[in-house]
Amino acid sequence: MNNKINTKDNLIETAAKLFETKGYYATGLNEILAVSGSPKGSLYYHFPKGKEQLALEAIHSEGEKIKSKVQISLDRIENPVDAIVSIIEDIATIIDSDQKTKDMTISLIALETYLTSEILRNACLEIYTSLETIYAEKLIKSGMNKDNASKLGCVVSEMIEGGITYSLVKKNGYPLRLIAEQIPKLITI
Amino acid sequence: MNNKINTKDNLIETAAKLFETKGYYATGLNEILAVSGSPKGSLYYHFPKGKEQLALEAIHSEGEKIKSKVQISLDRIENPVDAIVSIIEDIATIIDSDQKTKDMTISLIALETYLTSEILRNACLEIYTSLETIYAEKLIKSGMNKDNASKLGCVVSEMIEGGITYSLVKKNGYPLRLIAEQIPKLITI
DNA sequence: GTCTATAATGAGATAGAC
DNA sequence: GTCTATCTCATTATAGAC
Repeated sequence: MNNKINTKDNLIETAAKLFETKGYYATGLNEILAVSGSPKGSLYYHFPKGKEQLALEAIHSEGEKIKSKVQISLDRIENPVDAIVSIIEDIATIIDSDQKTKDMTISLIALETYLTSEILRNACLEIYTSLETIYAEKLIKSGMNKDNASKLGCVVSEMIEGGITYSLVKKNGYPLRLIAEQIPKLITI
Repeated sequence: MNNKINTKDNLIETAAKLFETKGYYATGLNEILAVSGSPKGSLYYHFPKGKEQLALEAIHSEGEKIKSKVQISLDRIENPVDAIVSIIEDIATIIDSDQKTKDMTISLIALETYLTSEILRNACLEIYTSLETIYAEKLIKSGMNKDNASKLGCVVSEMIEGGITYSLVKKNGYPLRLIAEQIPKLITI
């Protein structure tokens, strides 16, 4: 086995975590280097275009983690309402104990960069679109028509994103749980 | 009449606009000063504690604007579902044409500061709580019981916040309009 | 109260030895 | 590929004249 994580992936993982929690502009390259234990030269060797290039790969990595978490949860429970509610409950529970994000949202970096970097905006956009599709396909598999499913896939994603923001600011999962409570009213197959 | 806006209020207004659109960490004091046309000395005269103190007042000011916009819209239409839908449609229309925020959300600064400044987090928290209450009171006035109304007030606020994020990243109001479409399913009196 | 000049720090980025 | 030293610039913050 190969436990040694290479420098590049290590930088991407560290950056992803810091960008998700603290944000793009509040996180300095020096901080990323300090946490990851890499020297500055390595960063510019692997990411010649600097911070934005590192952020692009960090967003991709973060997106894959979020998408895969959602997909696994949806696959585990057959009923789509129960499955979505369980995803929301899981996030609420994590916020209750950790009071910060952990592979759950890209809202912060999305809002920070949608006006200043087309590259990063598009990376966030792709993640949002994928999440909608993942939810929509779960609904289609349960018999919902395609049009409704794609609309509700988007709405569910948006609600979760808003719920995470509220729960983080309030430092508890209650706002997310209120969202979960409403899901059955929206999804009727 | 007094058209002359004083230096302090001018700084607060300028800071509020920049913090809302670009964010707290991406906005420099020099930029605020350049846009507002004030010299640096005045800033530290009016806000001895610097950027955080200015941000606190900017968030308060922004919160008042957002709350008053919502309240006015809700007062204009008697039916609560129609009133809430109309608020969402208005925001969607603005994003369609401007592609950035304008007195509609504090999500960005909330997510940026919830971990780094208790003072600013509390200011954002107060705004979120007030918005929930405004929606809840509209629902109560229409005959909904207090418990349901306060829950739905929170959910509506969260949905709008998530919808704004999606619409900004996608550069169009469609995601918000999908939210609006679902409101009637949630609110039944 | 207003304004300018400047200090002090930290940022992103680069050069070049190894 | 790795690492260090350093450059340049922008940031927050301060000092002091008016």
